[in-house]
Amino acid sequence: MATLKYSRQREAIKEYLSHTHDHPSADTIYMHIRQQYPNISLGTVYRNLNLLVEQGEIIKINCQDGSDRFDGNTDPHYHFLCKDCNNVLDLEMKSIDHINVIAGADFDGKIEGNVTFFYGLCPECNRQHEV
Amino acid sequence: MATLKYSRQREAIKEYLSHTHDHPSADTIYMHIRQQYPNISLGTVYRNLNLLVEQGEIIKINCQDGSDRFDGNTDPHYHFLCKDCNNVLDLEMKSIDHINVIAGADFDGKIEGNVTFFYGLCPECNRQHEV
DNA sequence: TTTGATGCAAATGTTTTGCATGCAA
DNA sequence: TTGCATGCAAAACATTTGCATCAAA
Repeated sequence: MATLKYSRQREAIKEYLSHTHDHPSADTIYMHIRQQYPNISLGTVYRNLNLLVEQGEIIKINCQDGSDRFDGNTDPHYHFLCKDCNNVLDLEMKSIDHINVIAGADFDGKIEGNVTFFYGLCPECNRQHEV
Repeated sequence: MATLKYSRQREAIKEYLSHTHDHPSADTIYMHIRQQYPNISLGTVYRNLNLLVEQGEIIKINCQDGSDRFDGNTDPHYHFLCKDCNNVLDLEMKSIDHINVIAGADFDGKIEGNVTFFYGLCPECNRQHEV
């Protein structure tokens, strides 16, 4: 595999993702980085996001609401998608790794992991619904 | 909302999905229905799949491996994606609905549900890896 | 220098949509 | 006859890729 070469664009993307908790899409990231590097192209953003995911420096989240989202927080954690405002939030919760055991109990293959996200109303939208 | 009108194309799609356990993609369904209705268009397949999902007669599965897949089995159940052969299997397992409670324990919003699927090696691919 | 990274545009793959026509009710 | 459904093609989106050029090492 080829050695990675430094690039200020990639650095800016990593930097941005490490400071935001918004779980932005590639396009949102593109819009943001463009303020600093007006000539950056969407292709470069995608290429670098994929590189960073491969390196394990960021995480790709798929909430099947259109486009993929990215997260600079690589600690194992869970995500929540608000059906109202479409925001993605981090959930502070106990591990649910045991569901792999439940899934494998009666299964002849090998369970290596799971993809899980929760949905519903975020605190803010929930409050508005209660009014 | 407009009343649904009978259509033999939609009926054929529903019929196909009720008999297969392959979790086919829209394109696979299209290829199959075309044997019976050579003039059916992909657009019609997509339109009807969306209608059937809305009616709750089929389920849309997103395993983020390219395209969405569809399932005629609407009973609550879980899916497994084989990383080797890319097949989607049904899992016979206990409910894991309690993870919604775990997720909501320390959360101010409202958890309405979760999307979960498991991945690893299916029985067949697992056997080959053991050799 | 060598080779990975970039910008740009074109291509890809999936899904949706506009529109004239067809068909169920 | 009314209006949903269809076939077809074009459009919409998200993402990837080819290529000439740029810039790390």
